Order: sequence, then C-alpha cells, then structure tokens
Amino acid sequence: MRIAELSSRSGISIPSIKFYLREGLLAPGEATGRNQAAYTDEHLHRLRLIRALIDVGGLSIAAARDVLAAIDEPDVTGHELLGAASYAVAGSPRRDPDSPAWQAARAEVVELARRRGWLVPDHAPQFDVAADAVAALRTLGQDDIVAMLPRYADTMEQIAGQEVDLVVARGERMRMVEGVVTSTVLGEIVLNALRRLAQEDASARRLIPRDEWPQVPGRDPGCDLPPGTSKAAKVAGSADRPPR
Amino acid sequence: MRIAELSSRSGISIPSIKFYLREGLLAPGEATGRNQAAYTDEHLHRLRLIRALIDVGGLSIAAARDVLAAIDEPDVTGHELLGAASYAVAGSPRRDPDSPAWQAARAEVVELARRRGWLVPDHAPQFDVAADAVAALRTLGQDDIVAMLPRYADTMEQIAGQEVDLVVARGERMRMVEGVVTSTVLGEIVLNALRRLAQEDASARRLIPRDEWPQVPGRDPGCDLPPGTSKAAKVAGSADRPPR
DNA sequence: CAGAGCCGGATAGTAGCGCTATCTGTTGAT
DNA sequence: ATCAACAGATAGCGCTACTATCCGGCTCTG
Repeated sequence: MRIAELSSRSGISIPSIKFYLREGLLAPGEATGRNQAAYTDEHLHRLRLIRALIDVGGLSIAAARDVLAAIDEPDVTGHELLGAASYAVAGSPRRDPDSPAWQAARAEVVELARRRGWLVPDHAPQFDVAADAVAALRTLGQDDIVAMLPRYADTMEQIAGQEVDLVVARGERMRMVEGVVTSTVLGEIVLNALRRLAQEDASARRLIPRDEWPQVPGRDPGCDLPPGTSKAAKVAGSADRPPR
Repeated sequence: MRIAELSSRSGISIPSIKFYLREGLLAPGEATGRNQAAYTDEHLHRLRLIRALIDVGGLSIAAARDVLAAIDEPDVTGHELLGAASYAVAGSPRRDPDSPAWQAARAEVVELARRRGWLVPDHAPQFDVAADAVAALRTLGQDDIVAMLPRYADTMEQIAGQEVDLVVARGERMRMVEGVVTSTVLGEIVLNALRRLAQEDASARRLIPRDEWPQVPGRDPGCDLPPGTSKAAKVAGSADRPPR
C-alpha cells in the first residue's frame, strides 16, 4: 500500500505520517524505487498504536518514541519493557528534589513499597512522581488524604497482579509486549475515568438527599464481575460502604 | 505582604504571579493605593494550590482556572464541585465521536455504570474519556484488557467511597471543597504511580526466576492498612495472587 | 510515450501554551 | 530628594506537535 492509502485507512494526514516517520515513531516502508515505498498492515496497526498513545494516553512524541523503541527491541523482556514504559511516561519535570519536605515524602513512599515487599528498585522514577504529589498534599495541609496511601497501594497491588496475569497468559511475545504498553497507558485512562465517575456517584449518595436521587434502574447483583473471581473479592467489593 | 515577599515565600517568580493574576487564577491583593496591593497568607496558600494543580496534577491553565473558579463559588456544593472538577479535567479533545466503534465503546461504559447503579448522568464527560480508551483498546485487538472493566469499576467504587467519606468527614465547607479537588487531582497522580510500581513488582514476580530476585527485607504482615479496615478486605487483598 | 499527478525527502512555517521581559507612570521608604 | 519596588499593559520567547511548500523522480493513464 502507498502512503495515500495508509493515510485514508488510518485517518491520519499524510504530513502527519511523514512527521512520525521523521521522528522515528514509524518505520519507513519497504523501498520499491528511488522515491517510492510500500507500507503494510503492520504500519497501519503501528499508526493506530501511535495515535492511541498520544491522543488517548496523553504521551508526548518523545515519550511515545521511547516506548515504541522498547517494543521494537527484540530481546527486551516484558518486565524490562514495563520499566521502560514507566520511565518514559514519568517524564522529568519534578518540583524540587532538594527540599527536605520532598525527600521526606519520597522516603515515605519508598518505605511503603518496602513494607509491602515490592520488588522495585529505590530509584524507580514513579517514586519521584508519587513524592511530588505527596509533598504537595502535605504542604496543602491535606495530610488525611496521604493517610490513604496504604489502601491505595493495597488496591493497586490487586489490580496490577490481575493485569500482569492477563498479559502474561497470552504467551506470544509480540502480543505480550504490546499488551504491557496498552494496559499500562490506556488502562490508566480508563481507571482514572472510572474513579471520577465513582467519586461522583459516592458524593451523590452522601450529599444529596435520597428522595432527590435521579431515577435509575436497579443495580444488577453479582453479574458485573468476570468469571474466576473469588467469593472473597466479591464480598470485599461491597464491604465498608454505607447502605445503598 | 507585598508581591516580592509573596514571590520569595512561594518560590514563584513575580512575572509568573502577575501572569496568574491576569489569568484569573489568583485574586488581586487588597489595594492600598493607586498602584500598591497587600497579599495575605491565603494568597500564598492559593499559589501553592495553583502550582500543585498545574505542575503535579498536570492541569492546563484553563482547567485550573475552571476548578479554582468552582472552589471560589460560595454556594457550589461539594458534589457539584466534583462534577466541575471532573469536567474541567476531562478537556475536550476526543478522538472521533461519530464512529460507530466509539459510540459502541461509550455505550459499553455507560451500561457498566448503569449496571452498578451509579448515580451519574449519561452525559458525564468521563464517559467520553473512557470511551476513547476502550475504543482504542478494541481497535488494537486488546479486547481481553477491556474485559477487566468490571473489576476496575468495582475497585474504583471502593476507593472513591473511602475518599469521599474522608473528605465529607471534615465538616467545614472550605476544607471539604479543597479536599475534593486535591484528592481528585493529586490522588490520581499517586494512584497512577503506585499502580506502575505494583505492575513492576507483579511482573518481576512472574517473569524473573525467584533466585534472581533482588534481596529485599521481608514483608511486614498486617501493619500496612489503616485502622478500621474490615477483615474481609484484608483477606481479599491477598486473594487471587500467586504465592509470594 | 506524453503528461498529469503522486511519491519520498527536505526545509521552512504555524498555532497554541506557559510563561518572561520590558516599559510606563506611581508610590513608599530612607 | 532619591530611588528601588510596585501595578498594569504590551510584546516577545521557547517549546511542542504538527502543516505547508518545494523539488526532482516515479508511475499510471490514455
């Protein structure tokens, strides 16, 4: 296929495709002449991945390039890829790594991970990101929100375990590698959106009088978890919440 | 306090402070003369909030302005504020709301929320954000990741309930309102960072031979959840995972 | 086999965002 | 009286993610 077809099938303008070629996000097509090249369905798929990372995942061009380069590296393992993706997404713009408050916040998060026995190196960039947020919460006097950290960690440990199991179960390397990236980047978007929706629901239930609730169909019991879920997890899913 | 002191105490340059004044993120100081104004500790706090939202939370100036305007509105309820924050953060750049695939993805997420009985309007912008990601996952052939949606929703329902309880417990309106914003925006950053760390841990446990694990101190049992956690939740926290 | 039009590659230009610099006239501290 | 600091306004800058234009070569059509 030539570039015009690649453009029309992907919905991306030819100049943009050329831009991604220049930036090294997309491999050149196979040359069929001095100034002609042929593109394949793999290029089409790659373009969709690029747009998903950039438009939906909010990655910068540079971050997307780093992630995609790790995908292309044939002997990078799934585990290393996750680190690479994590590093690329974290970016560098930290607030002030020199202040004692920031260092205390970072130490707090590192200690949390250590107590849970997480196998992560102390220099993982995500610790810096978390430290930024924790330090900001503390200087804003929102210490009680920081107190939720252990619960956040517990929850994310469950989620991450299931995500990794899912991707590892695929077996085939190429599908695993792309699964790591998409579940990390796009899964985050979905999780964040669902969290906001759940917050809106939770605050409606607590702050709006029951007789002013909008009319909604009743909640279907027990049909919203996929097969294989343990009874304990289902029970926990409804624990610690006010009556609905 | 005059602007020079506000600048040195906040660590933000005077031109930047003037910029925030122009953009309406920061209220003008009380005028003490034709071209003099006095700033208070509230201005200092507000500046810290602005920087937290922008630098740490990644909000644009426009989104931060919308959120802060909602905070300032004296008769906006905590619940409405959450909607405003949610809306401001969602932004508008959606992928292609006209394609059938996108509409199917949106319907899928709306149906998920409806089945759980969430009290959220169908037009909530977070549905659009989630639809973007779900549609992207489907076109990339990552349907098994989409299958995790119900579990994501269940998890976020728990987290959001606890967050809202925490903030509502404060009682005082001003502290509630700021708690909504900070927990929504900064909590998301922390959650995302912890998720990536947990993913790295999970993939290390599954993909690296046990005898190559880095040496880490043992996991402390049971001391990582705050008081008030039910036994069921603690058990669920360790369920469905491979042996550690 | 001519010529219209698409091709790859290169260079230059653009729009928006988040500041930053400079200028003007005024004011308060010494 | 002097002079740095101030508020307010206008203009400019650096970065990112494209977008436009040009060029000589290719290829498809009639």
